[in-house]
Amino acid sequence: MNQPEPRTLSDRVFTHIQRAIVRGDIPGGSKLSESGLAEQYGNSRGPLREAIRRLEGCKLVIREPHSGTRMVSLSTEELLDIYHIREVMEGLACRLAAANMTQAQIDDMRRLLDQHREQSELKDGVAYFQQEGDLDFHYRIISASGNRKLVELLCGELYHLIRMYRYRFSTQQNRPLRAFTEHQQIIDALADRDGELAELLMRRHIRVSRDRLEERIKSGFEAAPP
Amino acid sequence: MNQPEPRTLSDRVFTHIQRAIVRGDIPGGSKLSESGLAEQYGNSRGPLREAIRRLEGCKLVIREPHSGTRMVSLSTEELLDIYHIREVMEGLACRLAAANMTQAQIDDMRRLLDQHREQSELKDGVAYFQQEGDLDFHYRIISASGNRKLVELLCGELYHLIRMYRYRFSTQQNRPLRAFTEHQQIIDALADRDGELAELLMRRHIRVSRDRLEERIKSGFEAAPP
DNA sequence: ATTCTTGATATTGTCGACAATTAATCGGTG
DNA sequence: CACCGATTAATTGTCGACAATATCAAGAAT
Repeated sequence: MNQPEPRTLSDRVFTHIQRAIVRGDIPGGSKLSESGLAEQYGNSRGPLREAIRRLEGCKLVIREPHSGTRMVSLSTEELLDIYHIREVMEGLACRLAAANMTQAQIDDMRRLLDQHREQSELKDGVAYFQQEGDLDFHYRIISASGNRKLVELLCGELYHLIRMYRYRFSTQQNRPLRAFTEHQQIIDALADRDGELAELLMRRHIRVSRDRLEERIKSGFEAAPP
Repeated sequence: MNQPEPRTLSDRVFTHIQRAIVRGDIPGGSKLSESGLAEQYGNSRGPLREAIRRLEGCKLVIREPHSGTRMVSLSTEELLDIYHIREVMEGLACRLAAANMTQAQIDDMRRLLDQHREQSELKDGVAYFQQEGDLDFHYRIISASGNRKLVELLCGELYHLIRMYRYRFSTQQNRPLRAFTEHQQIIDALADRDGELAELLMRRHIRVSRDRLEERIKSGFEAAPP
C-alpha cells in the first residue's frame, strides 16, 4: 500500500495533503490557502500549486479560477453512491479473481482471515484492525483480479474516499461476525474457482453493508460536526 | 459535454493536451517536453507543469521524477479491461436509470434513437456519427442514473479512454443494426421501469461488443503503427 | 435602512531565473 | 573494438517577484 519515497517537494506535499484529507484533518468544503500551506510545508507556492492540481485531477479538491481551491464536500448520498459502485466493481473483481488467482494467493488470504479472526476475538469485534483488515481483504481480491484498470480505480480513488468517510462518520460495521462468515464463503468460492458464485456473494456482501448504512443514515444519523 | 471557457492558461493547456491525447495526436509512450510545449502554447513552463500534474491525476500521463513525463502507453489488454468495467458499471447505470429517469428523458432518448436510425440508413451503417451517437446513447443513460460518482467516473475518465482507443484502433463496431436493436430493447426496458431487465440487457450489449473486439484482436489485429 | 459604487486588500495566476538531477557526449583504457 | 568513467549539455525542480482578478469594507446615493 505504501508508495516509494517521494523524491520531489511537490510529491511530498501531495501525499501529505491527500493523507490529511483522508484522515479527516481537513474539514469538508474548507478552503486551501496556497500561501498558508506553502509556509506550513516550508516551500514555495510552485510545488504546492502542482500538488493541488494533482489533487484536482483526483477529484479530491474543487478549484474555481481566481477564487481558490476547496476541499470536496462530503455527503451521505455520495457514500451510498460509492457503495453501489463497489457492489458491481468488486463483484467483477471476484469473478475475475476466481479465474486468475494463484493457489498461493488463496492460501495467503486464508491465513490473513485467520489473523483477523484472532484479532476479532481478542478485541471483541469492534476492533480498529478489523476495519483495516476488512479493507485489506477487499484490496487483495481486487489486486488479484488481473484487471489493471479496475485496480487503479478501486484501490486508487475509491478506497481513499471510503477510508475518508470511515474517518468522518465512524462507519464501523458492527457486524464483524457476519462479515467474517461472508468473507470465508467468498474465499471458498474463489478456491473452488466458482467465479459466478464469488461474484454473487461479494455483491450481496457489499449490498448488505450498504443497506445497513442507509438504514442508519435514515434513522437520524448525522455526520460529526466540522 | 462541452466545458465552460477555460479562464486560465493552465486550464487551456490542460484541455488542449487532453484533447490531443484523446484524438491520437500524441503517440502512446512519447515524451512530453515541458519547454517544447511551453513554447508551442506560447506561455511559461509554470502553467504547463500544472496542466501536466492534472493530467497525471487523471492517469493520462505517467511522470517519473527528474526524468520527464510520458504519455500513457496503450494496450489491447487495457481496452478489454475497460470493457469489463463498462459492463458492470453501465449495467448499474441502467438499473438506477430505470428508477430515476423522467418520462421526458425517455422520450428524448427515443427521438435520439430515431435520429441515429436515419443517419445510419443514410450512411449505410459504418458512419462516424453512429460512433458518436453510440457514445451519446450510453452517456445519457449514465447521466440519468442519478449516481454522481458513477457519472464522474464513466463520463469523466473512462470515456476519454474509450474515445482514445477508438481513434487509435479504429474500433468501429461493424454491427450497427444489431446494436441499434439492442439499444431499442434497453430503452423499452427503461420505459417499463424494469431495472433488472435493463441491467441485464446493457451488460449483454457491452459483453457482446467486448467479445467481438477480443475476437478481432486475437485474429492478428494490430494497432496502427506510431 | 438598503443598495450600489468604489477603493483597499488579499489571494491567485504568470513569468523569468537559478539550482538540482539526469541524460548524453567524449575521451581513455583493457 | 568494446566498455567504462568523467565532463558537458539538456531537462526538470524550485524559488521569488510581479501582474491580474476577486473579495471585502467603507462610503455615497436613493
